[in-house]
Amino acid sequence: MEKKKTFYITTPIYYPSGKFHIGTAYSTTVANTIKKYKELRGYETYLLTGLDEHGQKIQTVAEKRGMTPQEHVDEMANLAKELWKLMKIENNDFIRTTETRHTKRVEEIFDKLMEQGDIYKGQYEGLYCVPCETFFTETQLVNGKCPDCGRDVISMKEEAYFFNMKKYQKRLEEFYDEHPDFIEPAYRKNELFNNFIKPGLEDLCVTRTSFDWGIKVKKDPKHVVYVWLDALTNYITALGYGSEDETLFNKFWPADVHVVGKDIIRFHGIYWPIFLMALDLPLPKKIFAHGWIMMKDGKMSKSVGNVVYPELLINRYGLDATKYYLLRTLMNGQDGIFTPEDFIDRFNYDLCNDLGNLLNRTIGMINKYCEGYIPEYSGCINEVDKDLEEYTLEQIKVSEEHFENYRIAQAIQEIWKIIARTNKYIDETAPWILAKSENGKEKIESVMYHLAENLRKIAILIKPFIEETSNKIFSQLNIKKDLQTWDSLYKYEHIPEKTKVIEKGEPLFIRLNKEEELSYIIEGMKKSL
RNA sequence: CGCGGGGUGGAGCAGUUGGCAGCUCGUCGGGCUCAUAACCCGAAGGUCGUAAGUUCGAGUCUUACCCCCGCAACCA
Repeated sequence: MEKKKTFYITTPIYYPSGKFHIGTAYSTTVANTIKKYKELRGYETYLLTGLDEHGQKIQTVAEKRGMTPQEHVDEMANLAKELWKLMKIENNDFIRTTETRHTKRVEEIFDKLMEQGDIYKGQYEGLYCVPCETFFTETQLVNGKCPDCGRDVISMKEEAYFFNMKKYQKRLEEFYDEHPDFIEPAYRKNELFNNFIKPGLEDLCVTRTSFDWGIKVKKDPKHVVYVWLDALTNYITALGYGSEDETLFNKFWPADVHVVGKDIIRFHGIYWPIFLMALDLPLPKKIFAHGWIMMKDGKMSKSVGNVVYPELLINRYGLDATKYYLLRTLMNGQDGIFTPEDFIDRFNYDLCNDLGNLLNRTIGMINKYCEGYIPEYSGCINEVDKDLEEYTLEQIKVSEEHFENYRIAQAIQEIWKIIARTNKYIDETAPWILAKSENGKEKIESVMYHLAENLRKIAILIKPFIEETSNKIFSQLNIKKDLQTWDSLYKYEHIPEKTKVIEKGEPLFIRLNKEEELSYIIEGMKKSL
C-alpha cells in the first residue's frame, strides 16, 4: 500500500501568563481547520499545540498569586487543555516546555551549539532597573525611566551567552531568495527583511541570570536558557527529536506550516531558521502569519475592559458559530475587528438565514413534494440546472484553491456564494408552482435533487471548520459516510436512490434577538474581567 | 529622511498580471410563499486620502505630501 502523505502543523505554544483570550482560540482554530482540510484531502496529519511555560513573567505572575511557577503553569495547562477540548481541537500532542522530554533536549541542544561554537560567552550590556531586577531596551523605556516602576535605570553589564547570528546572515538571506513564499502573507516578510535582516543581524543573547525559572545551562547553572531558544525548539522536541525514539520526528519533520500571530513572526522568520541551520536540520516549509482580533477601540486589553474570552461565546452560541465568526472576520492575515453587533449579525444572516434556512426549506420541500425521498439524478434537464451545476463546481474549485493557501476567510466567502446561489435557484425554479402544474413532476424532482446535492457539497466544504453543523446536515439529509468525502465534490450524480431525509427538519441555528444578545455579550465581557 | 500595513458609497471589507468600481449589512421600492418575519429581484448612494506624473486607459504603476495603526530586536 502506498504511504500516506504527511502533514505537520503547529500552533504557537502559548504563554500562560493569563487567561487565554479569543486571539489564542483563533490561532488554534486556524491550525485545526487546516488540519481537518488536509485530512479530508487524504493526508496523515499531526497537529501540535502546547505551552511555553518559562520566563520571568511567569515567575512574577506566580509570585503574585502566591504559588510556585510550577503550580501556576500546571493550572494554566489544565485550562488550556479544557479550552481545546471545549473547542474540539484535535491536537495530536500537547507539549509543555517544563516537561522533561523538552528540557532535556534543550540542555543537549544548548551544549551542542556551544561545542560547535555557535554559542559563546560574552557580556550583556543593557539598561537595568535595580528594584525590578529587569533589563530593558532603550525603546522600552518610558521617558527614560523604567516602564514598570517609573524609576531611573542604570547601565549594567552581566555575563551572558550569545548566539552567533551574524555567522548565519548570508545563509538566511540565501534561503529567503530561494523560498520567497516562506512567510505568508508576503508583506510580513518585507517588514522582517527591512527591519532586521537587511540592517544586519545582531548576535542574540540566549541566556539570563536575572531570574531562574527556566532551563538551566548544564555547565553553568546560574544561567537559564533564553525563552525563545527554549520555546521554538518545542516543534522538534515534541516529535522526539534527539530522544531514543525519533519515529515521529523522522515521519513529520520538517513542519508543513507553523501558524503564528503577527507578533512572533520575527522569532519564526529569523531565529528559528537559524537555530535549525545550526542543528543541521531541514527548515519548515511555511510560516503562516495571521493578524489580530481587534476591538472597536483598539487592542484587547484588560485595563480598557474589552477582552473577549472564547467561553463566553461558545457556551451561549455554540462552537460552530464562534469558529465561523472568528475565521470569517480576519482577512488576508490582516487584523479584524470584533464587535458584538457584527457577531450577532453574522450569526443571523449567514448561519440562520442563508445556510440554516436553505437546509430547512429544502427538507420541507422534499417531504412535501417527494414523500421525503431525494429523487434520482437525471442530469440537467434545463438551463437553470446547468447553470447551477457549473457555478457550484467552479466555486468549489475556487474555495479549494483558497484552502490550499490557508486563506480560510476567503474560502468561507466563496462557499457562502454557493449557498446564496442555491437559495436563488429555488426562486428561479419555484417548486411550489411546479407542484401545481400537470407535468411538473420531472422538473420538481430535478430541483429537489440539485438542492440536496448542493447541500451535501456545502456540508463537505464546511467540514474543516464547522464540523458539527456539517454533520447535522448530513444526518438530516441521510447522507452516508462514503458521500462525505472531498473527492465526491467534483460531480453531481452521487446520492443513491431511496435516500429518505428527516421528516421534520431541525433548525441548524436559531435566530438571535439582537437587543438581548448585545447586552448579554457586553455584560459578559465586563463580568469576565 | 527608520520600517511595514491601512486610508474604496452610512458601517465592515474584496479588488489577482492597469481596461467599463465589487461584496456583506443598512436604506428605499418590488417579487415570492417551500422555509427560521427567512428567500429572490431592482434602485439610490463612491471625484477609490491629497496633488502631480507614466499610459490610449490607474483603486491598481511612479513621485511627493496628509491622516490612522503596528513594529523598531534580545519583553513574551
